[in-house]
Amino acid sequence: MRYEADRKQSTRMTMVETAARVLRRDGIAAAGVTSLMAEAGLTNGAFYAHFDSKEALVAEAIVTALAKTRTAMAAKIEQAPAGQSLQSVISHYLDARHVAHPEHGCAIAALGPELARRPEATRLAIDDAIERIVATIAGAIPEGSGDPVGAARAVFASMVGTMQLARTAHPRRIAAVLQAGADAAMVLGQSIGRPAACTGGGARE
Amino acid sequence: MRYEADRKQSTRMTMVETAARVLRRDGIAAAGVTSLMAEAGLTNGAFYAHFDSKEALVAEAIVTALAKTRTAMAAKIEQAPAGQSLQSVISHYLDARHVAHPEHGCAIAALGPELARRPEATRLAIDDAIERIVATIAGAIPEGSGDPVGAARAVFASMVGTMQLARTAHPRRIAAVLQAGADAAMVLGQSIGRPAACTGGGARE
Amino acid sequence: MRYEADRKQSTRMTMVETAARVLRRDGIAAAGVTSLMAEAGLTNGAFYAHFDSKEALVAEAIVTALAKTRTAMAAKIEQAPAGQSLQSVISHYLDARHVAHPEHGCAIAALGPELARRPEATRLAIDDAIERIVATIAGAIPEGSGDPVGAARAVFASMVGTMQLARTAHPRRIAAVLQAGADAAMVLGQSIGRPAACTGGGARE
Amino acid sequence: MRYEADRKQSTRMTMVETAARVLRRDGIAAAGVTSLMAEAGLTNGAFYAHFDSKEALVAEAIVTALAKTRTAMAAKIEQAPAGQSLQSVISHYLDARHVAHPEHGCAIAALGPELARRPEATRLAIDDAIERIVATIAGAIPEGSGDPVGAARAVFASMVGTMQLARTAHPRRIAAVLQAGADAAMVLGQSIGRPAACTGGGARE
DNA sequence: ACATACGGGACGACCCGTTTAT
DNA sequence: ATAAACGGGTCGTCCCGTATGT
Repeated sequence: MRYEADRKQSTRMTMVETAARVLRRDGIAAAGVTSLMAEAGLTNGAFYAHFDSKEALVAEAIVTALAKTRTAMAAKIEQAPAGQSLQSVISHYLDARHVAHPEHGCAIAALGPELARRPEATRLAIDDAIERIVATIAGAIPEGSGDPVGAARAVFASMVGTMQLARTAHPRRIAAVLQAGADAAMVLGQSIGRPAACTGGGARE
Repeated sequence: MRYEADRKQSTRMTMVETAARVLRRDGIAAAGVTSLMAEAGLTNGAFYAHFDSKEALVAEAIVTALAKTRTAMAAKIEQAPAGQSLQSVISHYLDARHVAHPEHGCAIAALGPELARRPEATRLAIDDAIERIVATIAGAIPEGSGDPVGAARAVFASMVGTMQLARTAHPRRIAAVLQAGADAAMVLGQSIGRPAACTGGGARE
Repeated sequence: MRYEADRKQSTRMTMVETAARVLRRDGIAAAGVTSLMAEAGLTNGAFYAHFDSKEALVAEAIVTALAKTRTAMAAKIEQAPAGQSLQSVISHYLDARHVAHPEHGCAIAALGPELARRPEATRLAIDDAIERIVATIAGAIPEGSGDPVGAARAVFASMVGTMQLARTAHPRRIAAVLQAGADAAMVLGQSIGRPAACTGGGARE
Repeated sequence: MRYEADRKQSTRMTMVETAARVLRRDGIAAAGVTSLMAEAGLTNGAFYAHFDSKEALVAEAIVTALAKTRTAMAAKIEQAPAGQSLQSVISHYLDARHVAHPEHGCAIAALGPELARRPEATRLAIDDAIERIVATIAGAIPEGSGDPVGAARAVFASMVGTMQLARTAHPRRIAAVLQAGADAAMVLGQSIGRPAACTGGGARE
């Protein structure tokens, strides 16, 4: 009986990882419990031994996906040559392959507003994961910025929006959209919060 | 023609406008034909006299919503004091009231990835509407930019992402997210495509 | 106002004839009021100016179709060379072209049991029309039969069943089914009610 | 397999048998999935665990019903006194009780043309079942017939038509219709394919 | 304990027969 | 006679329990 002390844990993890993939690919509403389980190699009925509801799995899967996205970003930053952390993060996030394969990319870009309509508990967990991502990106913001977190937030928002526009765009425009988005993210990472040298007075007052 | 000249046209318009609102508020999957019709003061039975399918209404409603968003932007630009067009567009788009009320804001920000999962016909129509929005924003990009359309695209993507993050964010962080997003959009509008004065060499090569 | 005294009558007739065709082709349940009207070149709403319900049209259309079938049979009998009336009726009824086109054939063969499930009023009207067909066929039964009506009934039943089996049969068996049915109908027309010469004793006693 | 060996199989069989009954009674179009399930003591939600579609159940139910009809015929033949097989089959098929209760009788007589309008897959399966019935009836055709299968086909067609006419006929005529049909079927069984002794030359040439 | 097999309702889009306003 | 709308019905699917073993 103990011989598989963590069999349940393992099954649960499989479910979460499968869900993280399927949810990003199909959307939350379109991903049924049955198909989620089938894709995990299990059957319908086993679901509720692991989660109280579909919502519970959704929350955990998304948080997990975001954590993995964050980890990948951190790795990119660490591995990047000096001064190229930001660029490395951006070009990885906006990789053209992610456009056609949301299941391997950022859950915010893949699910966006569907997340905002989730119950509060789910939203709070997601919000937390997002903040971690922002903090990680902040680590890639060049020195000299007065507000690296604000800059990171701007970079992230810009990338999320870019990815979504790329996915909606006509195929022949995808590359241009990604390019413009990458340029934009770089600019944001370098300019926001800067003690205002040349951004001039224009911005806002 | 026995009814008042264009009663059907009028009902149809009501349906489209109601749908534009309900879809942005609840999401596409969650908005059933019955609830869409009820909210328009009709019953489900009348639906298929006006549209071939739910998808047909969805496409038209979203395109309409985007067109209205574009019109509002154009108006802001026209009414803004000289040199403040961009700021005006941005601060209107990222209005704090839009965070809690997606039904009055941009359909891309409200539906995002759900749009990318629609059938091709719908996607093409949406893509077209987006391009018009981008072109309109381009009209607010300050002179001197070598690539006003690219800058506009960047501004739009940034605003879309910002709005979504604001909607997912914890209430107490909403204002900050919006602020950072507005700053970012301004920077993008002023820097992208610029002949590169002070953005320095960093960007990408 | 009188100038089109029978415009309404004419429209009504169009509806009945169209229905007679469409009902046999698609079945009663599958033929919607809307499609019936459309195929008659009219719109939905005009229906209830002519008939109280779909059932009323169904009854009239089927009776009309059966009357026309009867008329055609009578014509065949009249035109047939002496002694070949029966054969003429049978080979016309079991024409191979009717197999693929129930809309031009006998309504009993085309609708069969659906008719038996109609409300009593409809059934009575149909029953009456059938009796007339049987009486007409009886006129083609060779002299010498003690019970020409019984023989006619048997011939008709046999043809109805044959046509249905032909329509369900695999294409390559259709011809054989029709042939066997025609032979059978001829035999019945010549033997039933006969004072029992060679039918022998087997039958029933 | 955790449930009693074949609980699902048993449920499925119940569904098929219930459907075989309800479909013959109400017609295919009128028998909804919900009512089919309710009559089997289940709810609609369980349906699609057993069948891919209503059509799949329809096909199986009809084939099953026809197989049972065939079995009953074979039993009648076997139990009949020598030389009375055919009469036994006929009088069982045309039993007056079947007129009011199509759910216990032949599916062809009960559904007829509705079957011809089914998708090809269904039709092929039905066609096969019909051929088996014909082959069984052929076993009851008296020796001496040159074409027992043709005779059997004719007998079957005649009975199908007779039963339908009986069901449509006015109550007071039902007995006569059945009687005429039974006589006819006997004649067919004894005459068709016969080397033509007394059927004379009339038939067809 | 852990997974399976099986079933339950409610709701999804879509369509139908019918009625009302014009 | 039309145009437009109405409810209720269709099949199919979803999320979720529960009975049943291993």
